[in-house]
Amino acid sequence: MTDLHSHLSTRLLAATTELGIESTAAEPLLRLDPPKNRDHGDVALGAFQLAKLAGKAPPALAAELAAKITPDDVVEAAVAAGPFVNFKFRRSALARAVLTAIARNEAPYGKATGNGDVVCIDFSSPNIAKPFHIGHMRSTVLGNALCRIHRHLGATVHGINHLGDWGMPFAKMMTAYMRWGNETELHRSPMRYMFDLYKRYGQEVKQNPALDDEAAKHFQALESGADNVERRMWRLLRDESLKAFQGPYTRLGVTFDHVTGESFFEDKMEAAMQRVTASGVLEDSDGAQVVWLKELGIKEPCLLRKSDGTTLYHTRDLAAAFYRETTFHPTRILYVVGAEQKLHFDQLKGVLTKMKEPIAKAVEHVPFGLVLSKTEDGKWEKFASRSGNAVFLDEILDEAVNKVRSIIREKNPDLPNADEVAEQIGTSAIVFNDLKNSRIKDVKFDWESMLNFDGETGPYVQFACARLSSILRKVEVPVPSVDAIDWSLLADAERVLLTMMDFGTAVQRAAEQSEPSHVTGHVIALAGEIHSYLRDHYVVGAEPKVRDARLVLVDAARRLLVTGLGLLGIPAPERM
RNA sequence: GCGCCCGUAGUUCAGCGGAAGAACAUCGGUCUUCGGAACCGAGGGUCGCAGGUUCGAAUCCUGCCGGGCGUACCA
Repeated sequence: MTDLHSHLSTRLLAATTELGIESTAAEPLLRLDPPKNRDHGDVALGAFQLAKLAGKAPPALAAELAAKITPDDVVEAAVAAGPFVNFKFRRSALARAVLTAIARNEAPYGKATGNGDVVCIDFSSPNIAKPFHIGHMRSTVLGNALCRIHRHLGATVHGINHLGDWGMPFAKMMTAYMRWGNETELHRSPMRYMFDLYKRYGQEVKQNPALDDEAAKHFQALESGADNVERRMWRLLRDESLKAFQGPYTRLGVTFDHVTGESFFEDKMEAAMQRVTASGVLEDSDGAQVVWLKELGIKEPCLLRKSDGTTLYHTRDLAAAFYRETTFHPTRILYVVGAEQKLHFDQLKGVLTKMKEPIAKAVEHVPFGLVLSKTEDGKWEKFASRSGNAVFLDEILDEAVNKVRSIIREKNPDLPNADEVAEQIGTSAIVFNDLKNSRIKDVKFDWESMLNFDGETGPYVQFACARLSSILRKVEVPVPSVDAIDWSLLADAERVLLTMMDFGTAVQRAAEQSEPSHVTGHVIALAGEIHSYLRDHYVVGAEPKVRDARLVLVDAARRLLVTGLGLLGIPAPERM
């Protein structure tokens, strides 16, 4: 909500009151939305519900409202179009309001101060007994963006990497290593070596299902808490995996506030189980301990302890929820985990609900779709790690970076720090592709469209930033103060300004819906508008007053694009 | 079987009660360009199908069809 909007809202409220509509009823109906087609106006009001309130036909009321909103120094025109009223702001007021706020880094363009929310974001959370591949990137990249978005809006954010360093997958890795492993080879290339072990286990267990029993025994021994060989193995393998993950995290610019894996809750699960028992919802079933959730519409019970006495994923997530509640007092706990685990989180929330734990309502699964790759015959299929053709994330990033490097050699051979920039652009292309569409959609991982840097891609937006930076360098005059600008000279920039005005809504919606793609979409739109504008409006060489006004616009566009990309965890090089 | 998700232009997607959109691909353009990694334009759509609710449905409800995911001792 900008000053422009609140000014218009105030006038509309006065107008509806004059038309005899009760103000408390009218106020929530005065929603100003961008019209479908911006040629209609800057913002529009649908008069449907107000008309019902007034007992009039929508087009009639729209006309009456339009007549009441006479022009002033902010509103230029109010025009009824059927049941809608379309409003147009004065161009100079529009430019002043938007560009001043951006230049002063005021919210929503700049970071807001404490909004009172405390948001825990559980993301990335790879299973460290498996290689870090392309599938892990979605949670990592989405969670990272959500952390940045919430921080921008003034929330206190706890980004948590809930590593899968406990449980059966880890026990299987341990079993494989104890049977066939070799410490020298492990240290040489931990991730690759562990992946080989993982594959070998998968093959051998087909011939020898008893391997799983062996793994279960090892897990039991590990969970006994004794300082035994399993404990030492666990420490070794965990440390090596952690080191190996640091590479991708660094390249993607991802950091965590807390790296507390499942093992962190080893000594907190008993207390959690006691709490469940005390609440009276725990039942025995075939030797296991479960919570039934049929009354909540969930048929499958939530298992909290296996018949062999060991714990499960759910047990640890429950302990983690209690721990986060007392440690952080979160208003929301977001679990950025694939859609295939929906049932798991429905159950987690269900158990907490059945226990009447207040934290239940903070628990929010943020599901996302799979990463698909194209097969030889043109169909889409899941990136599989078990079939042995896992593509390591590092290799994918390398391929993108190499491709970008050759493009730079071709288009900008004199770029001094070409390798560094290629790394930024290449990794961003992959990240951007992951954040472009609604998270629930599967990502179609298609080299051709991702490395084709035309259209709605990361490099397209980054290029817009670089182009704006270039102009600011070339003009050889500092960006003037917003106090000295003749805003009427920016009447021709209305499309850019109106797009800028949408930034706040995009970020807000991204946070509410846990949907970073709203920010991605906004940044694409703004890059497009500024590119169009620059075609016909020169900065360098324009007469001083015009140049100054355009400089403020160019500077604001650059800042807003850098901010938007920053919210997505994407860098914006000055040159590329 | 049951549950959940997805189905909009050739392709990838946005829109999710109020005025059908973008990108890619295709075709045609842009006084050598403050960075052409750009811009402008054209063609291309019974919004999976059928009912219902509504003054109004791509959007909400129901039932189908197609695809995907999940369905207690893995995570």
